Amino acid sequence: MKTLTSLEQHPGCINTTLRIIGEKWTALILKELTTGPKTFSEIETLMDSISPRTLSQRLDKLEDESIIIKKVYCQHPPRYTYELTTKGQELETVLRKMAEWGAKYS
Amino acid sequence: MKTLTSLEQHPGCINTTLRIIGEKWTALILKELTTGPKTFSEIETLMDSISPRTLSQRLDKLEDESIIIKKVYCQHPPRYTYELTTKGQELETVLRKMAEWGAKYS
DNA sequence: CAGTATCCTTGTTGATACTG
DNA sequence: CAGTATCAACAAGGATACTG
Repeated sequence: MKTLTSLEQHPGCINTTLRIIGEKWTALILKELTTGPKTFSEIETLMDSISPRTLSQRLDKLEDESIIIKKVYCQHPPRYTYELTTKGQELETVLRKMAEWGAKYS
Repeated sequence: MKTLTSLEQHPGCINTTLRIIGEKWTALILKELTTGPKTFSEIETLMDSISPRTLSQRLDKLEDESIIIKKVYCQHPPRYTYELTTKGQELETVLRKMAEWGAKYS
């Protein structure tokens, strides 16, 4: 029975997730990417007020964690698109639950 | 169809949730409370390394947000127990999804 | 036990300017 | 456009000591 099982299979599972989406901006960036690949400036515009420095940091980390992948879509000049990997897509259920709770209580 | 609906009913839902459980320690505190009411020092022990100052801050905020409720269980000297409200219990599904993702990728 | 008060270190952001 | 570099400002957290 679901409700009787412990929340975590082993300690730290929740923190693993939190270390990713708990940082400011990251969950929002991921949310935008669920609707499809985006470029740096598209995300920047959607966020409205994130500094390029911070966006760059978040994107780098997400790429390091294999949650997103950066793809070249144009050679000259080089242009990139960021899109969710499978690992990243699987975060959508977490975001959805967060959105549901937030919708109910905000 | 679920997968075709937008993640957020309106902008900010995800952030609402994040402002609560995105803070360091909070998700863990909540996790501990899903197994039943706890006292300040019980939580403190379970967290192992949280400072009383931080725990106190988190508990105050959670109480302000009506996610937990503080109950007297002893008059002299006054002793308190913290337990989840319905609103707080409903965060369990979020924590569970986080734990599932974390279990898979940690 | 159940916190509160202080202080101090560190991490995180934002602003801005600059580069290929 | 797609970032990187630098710097200043602030918030958050930890350590510790103290109180009812």
